[in-house]
Amino acid sequence: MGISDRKEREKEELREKILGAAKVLFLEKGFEKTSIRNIADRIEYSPGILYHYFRDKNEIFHALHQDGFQQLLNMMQVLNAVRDPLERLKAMGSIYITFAIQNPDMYDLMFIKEAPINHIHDSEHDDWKEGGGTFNYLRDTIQACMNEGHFEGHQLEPLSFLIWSTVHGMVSLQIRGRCEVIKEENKEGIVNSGLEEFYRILDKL
Amino acid sequence: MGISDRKEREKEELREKILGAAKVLFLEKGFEKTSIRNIADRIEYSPGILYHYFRDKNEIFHALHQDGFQQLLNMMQVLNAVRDPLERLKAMGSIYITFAIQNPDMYDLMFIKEAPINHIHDSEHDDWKEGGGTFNYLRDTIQACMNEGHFEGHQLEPLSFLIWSTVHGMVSLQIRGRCEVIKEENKEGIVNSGLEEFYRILDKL
DNA sequence: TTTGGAATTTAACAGTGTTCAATTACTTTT
DNA sequence: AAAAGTAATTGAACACTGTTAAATTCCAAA
Repeated sequence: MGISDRKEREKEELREKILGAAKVLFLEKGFEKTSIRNIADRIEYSPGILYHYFRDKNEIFHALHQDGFQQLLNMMQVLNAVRDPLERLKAMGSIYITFAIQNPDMYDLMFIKEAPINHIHDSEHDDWKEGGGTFNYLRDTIQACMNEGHFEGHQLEPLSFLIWSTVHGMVSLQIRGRCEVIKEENKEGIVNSGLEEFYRILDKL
Repeated sequence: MGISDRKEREKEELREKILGAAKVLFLEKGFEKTSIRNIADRIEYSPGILYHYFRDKNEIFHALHQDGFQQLLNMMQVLNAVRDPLERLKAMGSIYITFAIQNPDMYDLMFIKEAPINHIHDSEHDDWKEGGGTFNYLRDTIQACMNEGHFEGHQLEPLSFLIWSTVHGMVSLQIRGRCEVIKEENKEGIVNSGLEEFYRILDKL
């Protein structure tokens, strides 16, 4: 059945072309300005075709946000080399923030925009496995810290959430333009200054 | 000049009617689904009229986000009664989070959505005075804490940003549906559990 | 060569923000 | 009171948006 194999391959190829075009346009012009017609234009197909490969715009951007998580996961591979749990936790924060600052639109899609989450709720199995996997990694690292005597008197789950929130808070305020209120020469550097303060705090716990 | 006075009053009244209708629709159906035509319908005027009172949709929602800051400021009035700076800081966090959880759409508009910030950048004097005022209050409170010996070894501005980021991070993850990853019976309660962990940390600093 | 089915397109629907010429309403002047 | 002038308001149009569904094209199988 070589023919149907090729057909399936071609179908997959077109799916990838759609996603590729969507990604380029998204990184170039943002979510709102990346329209179905724009994407279709770029791959020289008619707009209607996209709906034979994706349920709706949300599904396209959910697929794209998966790319982002893959990218983030790749960056986090270096953490395997960091033995000390607290050092690993700090390195995780640095990588997380570096990713966010270097890929603000992708971070926005992954952790701020409603599109991918809306798609998850529209589909049958409604758990956010991409975010779940990343959070599990953070939780495990914090657990390892606790096993070594850090964070005494704290609860694993709420503390993990708090630590995630801290780094997410900084980058999302930055990405969504709320850092103008900061008095300082280095307005762009405020996230890194904040992270340093955070490290100082972690050392005290 | 009684007539032009009345005219001006009427103009102001229509402006308020527009804002009122916009607010009702926004809290009812959200930002995207609140259209210029919807607002015009509700006050029984034609859509075009809105553009004689506001430059664009962003300006309408910037005005609305000002309402939100007024509301938040009102809630923060009780802080004047809290003498101890660290207690005041904690109470501030509680109020901030209570406001966000009770008014998620308004919080979203104030601290996450791009509309009000975009309008600020479009207008000539481009500083976010609403956010600035609130942040100043936070900074002053943290300064007062430091004057009493807390937070030794920390820098005022980055630490203030970090603390803001922590509470913002928690509520924005909650509002934007990223808390599904939390393992726990009380998924809604995670923000409060996180806040408790945060208080525990503040006490150690 | 005809048939069957999948892939793709075309056209339409119902909406969006925004602009601007035309019209209405109303105050001021004659 | 009638005419003029000005401000307020409308209506229509423009260029888009996501989405659906019927019509059409394409191509392998019979």
